[in-house]
Amino acid sequence: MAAIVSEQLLDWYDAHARDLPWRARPGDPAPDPYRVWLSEVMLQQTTVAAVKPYFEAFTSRWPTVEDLAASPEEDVMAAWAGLGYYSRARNLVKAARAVAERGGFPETEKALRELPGLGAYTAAAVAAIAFDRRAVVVDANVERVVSRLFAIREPLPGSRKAIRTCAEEITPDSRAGDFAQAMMDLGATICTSRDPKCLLCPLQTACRGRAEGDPALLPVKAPKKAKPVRQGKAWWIERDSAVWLIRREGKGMLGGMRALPDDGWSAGGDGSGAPPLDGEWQGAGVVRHTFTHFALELSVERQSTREEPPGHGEWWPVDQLEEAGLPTLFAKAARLVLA
DNA sequence: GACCCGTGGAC
DNA sequence: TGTCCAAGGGT
Repeated sequence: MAAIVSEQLLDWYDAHARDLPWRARPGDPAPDPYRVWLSEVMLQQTTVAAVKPYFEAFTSRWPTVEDLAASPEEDVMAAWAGLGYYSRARNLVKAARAVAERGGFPETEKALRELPGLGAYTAAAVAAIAFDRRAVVVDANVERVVSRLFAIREPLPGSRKAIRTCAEEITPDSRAGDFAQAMMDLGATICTSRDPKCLLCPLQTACRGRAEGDPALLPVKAPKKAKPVRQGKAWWIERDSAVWLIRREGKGMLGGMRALPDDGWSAGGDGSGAPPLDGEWQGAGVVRHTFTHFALELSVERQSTREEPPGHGEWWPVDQLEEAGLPTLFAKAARLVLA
């Protein structure tokens, strides 16, 4: 059964592979590990459509991992703005510098796993796709496809071990990279979360979930928790057509990103923090923004001044705010003020 | 294992 | 409109 599955899937992939910017075309030399790695990191929890323009921008600006390694971190952070999960950008720079230092990407799953930002999935994916190593690549697509193919009814995340065992079983010894990408293409276009296209599926005759009648109900997932709503304040301080931006510290929420000064809402603040300047503040409105595990109502207040706010920051020309690389929350706040 | 960490699109 | 979700990793 395992050999049949991988064979049918690879045949399907040869005919129906998606044409994606980070994939080698037929006739291309071996895939570029830099582009494979960069795309895999960008694609973590992020849709193909969202990644495409960022991938083009990054590879144009930094064509090699050495170029990226030589770039100031804040430039990379600004280029990542809007893509989310900013620890990826922080780790991207660290990993690029480690790779440049050692003279190239490691080629084994185990060694790749040592690089910051490469977990079990990404290390396996890069090993398989860039270096043609046999590796068991398990992402959300594979979890869905395998759950249905083997009719695994135990809910996630408890079923992960069983899923991995089954994925291991059907991973071929050769073309592991194509197999991994085939599983992802199948999951993205045929074995979709909602309304799977079973009639078009190359694995329909092997699929136990389909045989048992309810593939769309798999995988079963644990119920989600409700998101609390937090309140916060942010301050727009303007002087000579420039706005005061700070850079958020550490590894926490939006860490490393440029931002408006705020009252500490991300640390659990309740919106009662003191403003960074005295004087008359003018309400500019409220931004609503939903993060992974809470929603935020951010009140934006503005003031024009001739003073210098305390602490570290920079005056950023308002007509060049696009280049500051504000994360979406603060880009929304800026839009509100400038509307 | 649980929780933290963004965002925009589909329905 | 709210909900779900997408090529996860770090702690």
